[in-house]
Amino acid sequence: MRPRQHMEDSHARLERLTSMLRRRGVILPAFEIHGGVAGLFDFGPVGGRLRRRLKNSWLEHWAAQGDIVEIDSPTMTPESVLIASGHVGEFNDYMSECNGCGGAFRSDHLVDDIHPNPDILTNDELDGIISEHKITCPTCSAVDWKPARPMNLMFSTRIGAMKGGRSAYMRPETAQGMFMLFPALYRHFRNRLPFGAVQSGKGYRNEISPRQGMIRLREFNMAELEYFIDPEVEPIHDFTKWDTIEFNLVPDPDLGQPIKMNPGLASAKNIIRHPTVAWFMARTWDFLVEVGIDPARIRFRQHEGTEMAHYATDCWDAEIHGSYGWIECVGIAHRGCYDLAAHETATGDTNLRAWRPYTEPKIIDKNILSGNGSVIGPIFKGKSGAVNTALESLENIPDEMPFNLVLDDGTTVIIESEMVEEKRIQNTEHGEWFLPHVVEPAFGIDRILWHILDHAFDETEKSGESYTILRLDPSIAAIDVAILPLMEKDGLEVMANEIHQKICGIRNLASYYDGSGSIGRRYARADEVGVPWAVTIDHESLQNGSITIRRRDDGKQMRIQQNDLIAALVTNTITDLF
RNA sequence: GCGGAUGUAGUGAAGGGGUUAUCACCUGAGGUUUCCAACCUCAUGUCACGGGUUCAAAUCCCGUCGUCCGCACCA
Repeated sequence: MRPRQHMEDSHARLERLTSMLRRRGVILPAFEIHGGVAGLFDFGPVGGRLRRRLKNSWLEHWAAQGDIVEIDSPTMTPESVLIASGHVGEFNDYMSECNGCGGAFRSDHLVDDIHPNPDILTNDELDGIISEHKITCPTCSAVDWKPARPMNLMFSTRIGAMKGGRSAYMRPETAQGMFMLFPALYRHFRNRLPFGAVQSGKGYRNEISPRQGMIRLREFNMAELEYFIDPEVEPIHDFTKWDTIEFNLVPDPDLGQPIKMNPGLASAKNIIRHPTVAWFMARTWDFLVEVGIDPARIRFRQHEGTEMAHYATDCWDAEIHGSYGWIECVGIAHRGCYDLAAHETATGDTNLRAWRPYTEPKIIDKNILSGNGSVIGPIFKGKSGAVNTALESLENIPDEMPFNLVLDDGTTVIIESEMVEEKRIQNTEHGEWFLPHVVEPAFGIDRILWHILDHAFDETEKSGESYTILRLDPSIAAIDVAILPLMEKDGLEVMANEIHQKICGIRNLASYYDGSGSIGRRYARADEVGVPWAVTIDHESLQNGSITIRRRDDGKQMRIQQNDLIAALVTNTITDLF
């Protein structure tokens, strides 16, 4: 007998895992009978519930913080929203194709060295620069380019069936929904920062070549949190809970070397530049470990300056190691006030701000020059309004008359003493409106789910045979308990079915009944999809109502009363029985 | 999007111009079995899709779609 597990490479393991996921109805390619579509997957009878449990765990994890609420907004988003957010520009890259080798490249990357800001160029301008400077192909060095073509990674559609409908896209992220709802959130939280909102739902990106299974999808499940803070208030976070836990931190190579450090210290040493970012990194770590990610295979990597998304001022990815190497599964970005400011500029709406009261009211007590309308009007005519505005905004009143006054449009006028009157005004300002900053943890649910499965997929041996156990955390396992009559006769199957029905009738619990095949085979089936508990009904059960419960992870069994089983399931205390 | 490989039951594979398309596991029924993939019998289910060549196509050709590997892209 050979120690096979040592010889197996990770690729073979990956194939066995995906085969199992298809065979057992966890994750399957979508629309397969119509030929399938790359980047789209179905969650099957086991996967559907698994994903929902994961999503619920995520929502509950953040709701527990107390200042975070859940919202839900449309996936279909008008174009103007995504122009304001920067997505239309960002997701609208031009591609140039080489006639020599057929390679395709981002047009703006080709002219990076020549133009300081190639992002803003049109396709004609890009083509002009490419031909003028005889740009060579990075692959084959040919100078023979097809015209630049736009490649939009968002799915476009129209809202409105008739002509004149409004351009729209399927959202590439859920975050914009939280920004749109900022005024409602602000009211809900009684005008007090900080607060947050979460949303979990579908996002869409028309990827060029979706590969790597669940890692890059065209329709995917995301879960995002926007946490709004006042940039002038020093955040207070208690990191003592994580004092003994060292995170794997990989800073921007320009800033430092990879280190292991607890989040409190990393924040204090300014390795993580904002305490609230550090706080969400720590809370993210908690979540990932809670749902069954191996803590040793989590690391946080800081985005490099060039890699940072267009809005982020500091960004750390939580990466998880699995069959595809290190994969970004969570992005925790300090976005500053980018989004709210962008929407304010685009719409002119002033409700995206928060009020910051001064500790002491500011009393404005000053002398100003007030224009004398009956003099200014006839002299400056159309310009009189601008003259008045300029006078009012003068910081210092000139000592001498006449003087030169510069207007907003740049022109200068001469002000004579009879045109103005000096006045003393008094104003009390109690605070100011400002754009909140936002820290955004964004989770790729599918990627996390993939790694949960990857880490839980345990190929062991049992009496010389290979044996698979999916060691899912009971809190997210799709099925809580398998109900197995020892044999399907003598009424054992009747009692088993009654227990099955009873458990399925309890909220948030799921059981399945399995009566076919030998008892060992049925244990194996349950182990393979990660059912944490199996209940067996035998002849003794018929006599005294007791059943045996078996623990997935070690096969250990206990005999308890049927009613105690159900009580323990409801209170989630089965583990205490062992 | 480019180049290469490839597509056969739920999974993994064999075959290949005329077959009732093969095998293992899986799944289901019956038997057996009082607890960890046992055994016996039987059964369900497959040539990605669309064209073409041919008397005849799962097999050859073309296209589409999918998958895998590189490149590129994305993050």
